[in-house]
Amino acid sequence: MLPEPYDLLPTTARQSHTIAAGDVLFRQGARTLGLYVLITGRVHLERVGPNGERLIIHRATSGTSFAEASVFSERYHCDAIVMDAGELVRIDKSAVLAAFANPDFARAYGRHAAQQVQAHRQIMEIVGIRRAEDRVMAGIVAGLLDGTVVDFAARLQLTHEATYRALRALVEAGRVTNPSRGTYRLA
Amino acid sequence: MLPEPYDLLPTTARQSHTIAAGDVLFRQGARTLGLYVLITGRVHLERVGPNGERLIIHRATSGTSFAEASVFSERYHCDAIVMDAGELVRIDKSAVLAAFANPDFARAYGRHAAQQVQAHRQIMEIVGIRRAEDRVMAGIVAGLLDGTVVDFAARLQLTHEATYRALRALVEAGRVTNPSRGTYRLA
DNA sequence: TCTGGAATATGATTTCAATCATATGCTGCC
DNA sequence: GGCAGCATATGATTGAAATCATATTCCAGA
Repeated sequence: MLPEPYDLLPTTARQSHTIAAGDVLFRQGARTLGLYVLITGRVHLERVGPNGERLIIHRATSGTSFAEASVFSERYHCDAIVMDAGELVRIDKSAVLAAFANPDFARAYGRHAAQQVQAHRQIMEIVGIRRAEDRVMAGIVAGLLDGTVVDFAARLQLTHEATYRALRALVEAGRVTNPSRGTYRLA
Repeated sequence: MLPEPYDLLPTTARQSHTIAAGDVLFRQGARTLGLYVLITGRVHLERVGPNGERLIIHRATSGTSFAEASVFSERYHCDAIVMDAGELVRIDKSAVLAAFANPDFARAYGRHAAQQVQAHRQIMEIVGIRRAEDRVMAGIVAGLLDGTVVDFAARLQLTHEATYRALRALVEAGRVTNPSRGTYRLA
């Protein structure tokens, strides 16, 4: 099943594809076909700077959509390159644009987008905290430590070593508990 | 004039307010009235953690909206506190929800939100670059250096000192030009 | 069951950005 | 016109996170 709000679209709007490492889904400047939902695998969005610098715009992960803005644009403005094999669903630009005439879809889309924006803002605030210990604490308070510590560290833009050390310091300070290997909770 | 897409809403949906430092616009748990567009001034959104930690969720700046997700929620889930006096416009939750029945508004909202998400993802990628010089270069390539260097540094989550030093190093490396005091461009 | 890979965890060292300090240019305003 | 405040700019020092290294545990899969 597709994640919200794309589950509300007719099945005719979607096309499943398997992807292999190195595949190029689209190139900067190509006509837009639509957005993508990554089921499994990894995809990088990259932009090439005026002087040839490669700049990673986004790393798409399982269960998330990417290139949403392409629905509102004539041309892709970055490259999409498959890093790890997997599968994805392409969702037609025209189907999405048409679906905005359906208030249920429109509201679901709006809700989803608003929540995403909020989550991004919060992570950006947290990432702005300089001290690793404070940053990790804020990340825990924000509920970002749900999966592995390695994933958590990546979301905080810290190395996992720094994150483990901060977690230990927080445990020693009594602010966090470590009920079992790899699990941490607010004290 | 309000920023997109709220300019499409009927004027009856908006209420202008002047705000003073220290004012509380809403509290965590209060019934949601709607979202806000900050015209001038500064507003912080803060959440209080389970153990009383204050965590800044977002710093709203002039010309931007905040609490968009409240439109889809019964209760505010953070506090909104005015840091610097100014003025803002409150936009009724019910008016926004109703406006999603208008495909033009829905699409404008979708486009705006998708672009914001994209911009956030890009900034997060850039902020994840460790070396100050690489980060600053990426920021320039991404077109983030439009205002002052101080603002640019804040967006990159770097101190302005580190940013100035990186800019100088980039100029010395011939990757960036410094046509006049305070202005930098790609070489 | 063995094996390989990833997550967990922590120690030692290095590096580089933060911090502290200082100076100048520019702008608005009283 | 002078002063306050901010942006620009750079030097010196410090501190903390990155990096490098290593060990153990856990899990999936051959």
